[in-house]
Amino acid sequence: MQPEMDTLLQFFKTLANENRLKMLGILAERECGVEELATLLDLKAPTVSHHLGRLRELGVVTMRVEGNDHLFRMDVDGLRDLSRRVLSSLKLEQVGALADGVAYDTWERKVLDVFVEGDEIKALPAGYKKRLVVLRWLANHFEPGRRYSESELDALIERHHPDYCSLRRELIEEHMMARESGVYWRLPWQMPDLTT
Amino acid sequence: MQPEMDTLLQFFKTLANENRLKMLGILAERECGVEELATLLDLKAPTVSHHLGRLRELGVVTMRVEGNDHLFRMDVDGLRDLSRRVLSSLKLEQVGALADGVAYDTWERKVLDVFVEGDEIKALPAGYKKRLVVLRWLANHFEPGRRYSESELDALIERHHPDYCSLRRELIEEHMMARESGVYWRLPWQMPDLTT
DNA sequence: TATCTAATTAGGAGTATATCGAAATACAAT
DNA sequence: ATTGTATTTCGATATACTCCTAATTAGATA
Repeated sequence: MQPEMDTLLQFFKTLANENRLKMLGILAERECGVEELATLLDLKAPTVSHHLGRLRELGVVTMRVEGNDHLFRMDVDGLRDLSRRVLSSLKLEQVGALADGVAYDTWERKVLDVFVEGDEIKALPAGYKKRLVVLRWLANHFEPGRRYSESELDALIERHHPDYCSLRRELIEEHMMARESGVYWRLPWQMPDLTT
Repeated sequence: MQPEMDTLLQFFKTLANENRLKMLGILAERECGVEELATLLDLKAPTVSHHLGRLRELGVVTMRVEGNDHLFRMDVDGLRDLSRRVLSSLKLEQVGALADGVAYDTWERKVLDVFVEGDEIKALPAGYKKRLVVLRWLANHFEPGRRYSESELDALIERHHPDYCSLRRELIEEHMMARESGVYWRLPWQMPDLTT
């Protein structure tokens, strides 16, 4: 989990509460003590104190002491900086980073575990998504750049599964391989080799 | 409660969850089915389905149907629009609007209820904040623009509380009134009249 | 020192949310 | 039609959160 995830979660969790949002709105306009906020929001002091603690922890509210009163107000700089950081994490180029800790290959491994045994395709998945995984695994057995005749291709496919005819067609349909005047070749592919 | 509050709350609540954030990150990079997401996040399908429902409701994820699979991906436009709307609500000029439903006068009324009876100040609050409220109430008895001699001022203050000396000094200190060469006048003030 | 005021902390009750297993639904393929 | 696959809905449980009352702490005043 990248460090931004913690910040993001704290930000959203803290602001995901109506009373805390109202507090922030109030403290943007005037400096308040706990008792005053409690009156304005129709809450008890301990509740307000708790919410203020969270807002302060997040860094969007500051406190100063005046006699017995603890006076709170919005932290303009803190809120601005946080907003910027959060917004940039939600930008299109950045939002993918939220999945940084995710092991993308577990899904494909799982599918291959079920439908492939060694070099052999035990069964062709019915669902589209899973079928794609197996097709990619199959396509990975052909070298990019090399050219195959149809009979050569069929023979190679048949080593993995008897229905070379359907598989050849689907490899073409999914643009994992291409054909021109009876000659086949593999199209470039971004997927790493995950042979079981 | 202004309409923005609902949107804001829905936005923060929906994004205040680690698994939903990860989903958004994954769906920003690839189109996924429920089962695939469940594998990647180590959750069960019903849980993922529930989370996807909330993300879709918020408008940051879209779905298309391919055979039996429901394929989800991030809604680029939806996320961008929402982010903008939320961020602008957190801008300094806007954030005060979060407190639109708040009745700001309840606090001062409450203080005055306790410390003022009719025209008379029953007791001077010890705390700073409450003392300010009573001082403002007192200052409100003097017309802006009119000039008072010290003896005149003292007499008027004494009608509300015997300790005209302290009160006169504090009115000056808090810049509710001003003095020059023995003449006093009230400084402009933004507070409405809340005489009990 | 004793007392008063304001805030915080501790502990508990009620509510909402996350997650799961089981059952129901939608859709394809045989 | 029946079977199989992917998803969704339903119901239950466990966890997290909000809010309260009661007790404690910190600071100011008499």
